[in-house]
This record gives sequence, structure tokens and C-alpha cells, in this order.
Amino acid sequence: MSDRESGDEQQQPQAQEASDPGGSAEQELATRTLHIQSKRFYLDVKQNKRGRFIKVAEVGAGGKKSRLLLAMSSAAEFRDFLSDFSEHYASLGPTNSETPPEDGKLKSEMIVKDNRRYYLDLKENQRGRFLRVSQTIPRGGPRSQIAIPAQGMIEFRDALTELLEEFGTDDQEPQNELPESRSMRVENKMFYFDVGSNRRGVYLRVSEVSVRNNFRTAITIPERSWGRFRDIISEFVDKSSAKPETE
DNA sequence: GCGGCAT
Repeated sequence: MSDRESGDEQQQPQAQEASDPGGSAEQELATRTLHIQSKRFYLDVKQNKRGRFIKVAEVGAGGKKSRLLLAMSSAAEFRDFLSDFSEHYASLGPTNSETPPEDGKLKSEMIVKDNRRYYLDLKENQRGRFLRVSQTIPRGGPRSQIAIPAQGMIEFRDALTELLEEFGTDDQEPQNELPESRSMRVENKMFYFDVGSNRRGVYLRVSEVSVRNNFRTAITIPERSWGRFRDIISEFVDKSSAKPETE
């Protein structure tokens, strides 16, 4: 069901580290808590093998939670826009002044980073003015959004600035070098083992090519599951009565 | 002490 990374909120870091010697766990580098009117915002700098990012979580008075993730570079753009938005906000007249915008949007900006788009809209409703930040990912993925009371934009920006000054605004993707490809011949087949990586992570592609007719098939194994593949193959090896080949 | 014109 849950196909999203970082989808689970209540994870014990220690337990996760222990069960994940490979190191794909998230580390929490720093956190800030803001109280803005009835809401709490948590700004967490986190890091996993995909890189460093800031998670913004909003907790409403009723315990309603929402969160969104920003790469460090996007967080920096966001921070800069927050200055613009608060300037604009400061220049506005009283709420519900003579020119209510038709779409309720007083000012909008967009941040694009890879697949993710962040829409920043300063809006106004009966309750007052607020900055709506919504994150969309393509293919109809879940849209996450938070709403920052306009009065809190400065405070929010300052907290973000502190974190960015400490942890940088670069998305240093560790792009750790991938293992060399391997291949081996077994009877009339060649097997190729190629490690690659894409947006969804690192994977091992095992291709089988017939020496006879070049017929090719392949499977793609996500890195997370390599250990389980190994374990299952080990079980079969242990139960096997075949004599091992000489290499 | 909210609450965000939208799935």
C-alpha cells in the first residue's frame, strides 16, 4: 500500500538503523519547531542516501498533519520567496479591502525541481491571509500542501534561513559510484549484471542472453530487495544437491 | 482558538 519513501511517520531511528545496516535510513540532522497561531510547524533537516532535504510538517490544532519535502535548493528558493511574499503581504491593505482578487490569490510563485513542482500562493479567506504551499508530483501522485498563516511567514523564513546556513543550499547527491558490471556464461546463456540508478533508486538488472539466438530477457531488482534475493538463493543453494561448477 | 473554494 505505502509506496512512498518516508511515508511512515512514527519510526524509531535506532531501530531503523539497526535493521538497516546498508544505510538507507533517514538521519535527522536538525529540527526547528515553530508555533504560529494555532499551528505547529516542524522543520527537519534530514538525509538519506538520495541526499539531503527539509521536511516541513504542519500540525493543526485538531492534530491534523500534513507535510511536504523540499530539496535543499528548493528550500533556499522557498526562503527567498518568503521574503518577497512577506514584503507583498506587508504592503497590502486591510483584509477584504476594495479589490478582492477573483481567484483569491494575492500573489503566486512556483518552484520547479526535477519532477516536483511547488506552488506558492498567498491567499485570503474569511479567516485571513495565508500562504498555501502545495507540492505536486507527476502521474497524479499525492499532492501535499501546507498553509502558513501570513503573519508567520517571517518567522518561518528565519527558521529556514538558520537551517540553510547550517546545512547548505546544495543538493549534493552523493551519486556514489555504482559497482562495475559483471557477466558470466552458464552453458548456452550469458548473464549480465548491471547496476543502474534512476529517480526511483538503485537497481540491479540481470539480463539473460541466449548465445544461440541472442534472445534477451531481463529482470530489474530494486536495491532494497537484494538481501532478500540473496537469502532466498542461499536457501536454494543449501538445499541443492547439484555439484557446484568450477568457475 | 482557529483554518484555508476543493477530490
